[in-house]
Amino acid sequence: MTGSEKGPRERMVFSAAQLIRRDGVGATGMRDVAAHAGAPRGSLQHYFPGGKEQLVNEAVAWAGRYAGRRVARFVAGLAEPRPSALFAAMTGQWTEEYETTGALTGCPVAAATVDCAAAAASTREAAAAAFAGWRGPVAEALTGMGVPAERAEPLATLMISSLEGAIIMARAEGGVGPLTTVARELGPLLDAAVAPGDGEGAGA
Amino acid sequence: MTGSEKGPRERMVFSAAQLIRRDGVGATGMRDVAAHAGAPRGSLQHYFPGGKEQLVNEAVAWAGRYAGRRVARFVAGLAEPRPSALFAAMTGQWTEEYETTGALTGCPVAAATVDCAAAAASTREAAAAAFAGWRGPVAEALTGMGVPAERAEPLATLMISSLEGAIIMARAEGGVGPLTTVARELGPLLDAAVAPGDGEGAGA
DNA sequence: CAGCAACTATGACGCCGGTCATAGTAGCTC
DNA sequence: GAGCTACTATGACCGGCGTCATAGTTGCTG
Repeated sequence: MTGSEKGPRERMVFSAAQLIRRDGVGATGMRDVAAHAGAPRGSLQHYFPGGKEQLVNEAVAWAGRYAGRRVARFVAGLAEPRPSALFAAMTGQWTEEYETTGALTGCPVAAATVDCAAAAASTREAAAAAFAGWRGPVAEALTGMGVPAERAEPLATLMISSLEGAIIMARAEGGVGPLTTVARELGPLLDAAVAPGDGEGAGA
Repeated sequence: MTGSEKGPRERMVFSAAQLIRRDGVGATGMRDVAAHAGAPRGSLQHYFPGGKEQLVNEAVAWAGRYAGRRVARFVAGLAEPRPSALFAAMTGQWTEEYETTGALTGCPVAAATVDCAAAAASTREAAAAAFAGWRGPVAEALTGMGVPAERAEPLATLMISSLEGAIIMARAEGGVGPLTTVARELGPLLDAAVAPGDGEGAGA
């Protein structure tokens, strides 16, 4: 979560993602990003000659990669590799953040999509790539748990959609209710998609 | 969809919702709203002395009421009153918009949440109220279709979460794929929640 | 040390945002 | 027609934004 010992460029991308997911793209200023990253303001134009759009796009890409890696780590750490457990871990990431920090921030990819999809084509594509780079590992994990290949991608889409929507509702309500609800309601359906007698599927 | 014959105040609220759901709150200017509504700029401070925050909050509230009424109309128009059919109608609203206009815009409530939840408490509460006013009719419809009362609200939350998330993914991808996927994958689960032999439930 | 590249530092510019101030115009009542 | 209220009309203000220009600093290479 920290990433405070990387280079200034990476820190700025990271900070941009943090601020965007909290305040949205429009309300996140370049100066804010530099200040949050503890980076010199002059470095912005040096590392991101493409301006804010480039910075936002890289923040989105970073978030996509992070989410994908996170899924892989979740899968590796599950006691019982069932789809519902993976989904619970995914939603749990946000409920834990709320319990730890007391605040609920959103997903930078969702924020960038909401704020830029209609105006900036490059950001829209970055968001699409980020979602793809997130959906891929989820689908892969599902097949590894015994979900038939043709259902893995659709179910991964359903999982991410439900999670994103629940995050938004939870932020609006100021509580994690929607996150836990979605995890509870969707879990059984996900587990039911595992091919019979295939609780331990073929690995990756 | 038009609402062009109402008073200027209502037109401005409507226009605000339209612009917010396309560009987000930050990128939507007050002058833009007045222009889009064909309303005089001077009316803004007259009808919305609370400034932009008030206008945004009313747009969110309007969207919530609209969604709730829409659900009621969907239910009334369904050939077979199954939960999956209601959900298909809800997602279909967005796919149809895409096929008609060629563009995919988002949900104003989601946009307001993403952009304002951390900064403006009143907007966060307006969004929560809007979601509640949307979830209520959905849950009501589910019970009317035979879903046990204790499962109606959770399933309504799941439906709206999935829809909101799918809208975002669809906007990012530039296609309705996620919307149709979510409708197809979630439908069976929803129908399975109908109490056995209770396809035609007690009405509202 | 010269020279060059990478990076940092800062001030200025132009633009656009929300808001305020101040008139101006209906349209109605008396 | 006076007077009041509701609404409209504009221009100005101030602040913040992203961006640019320009100069200063490292720090390595030769």
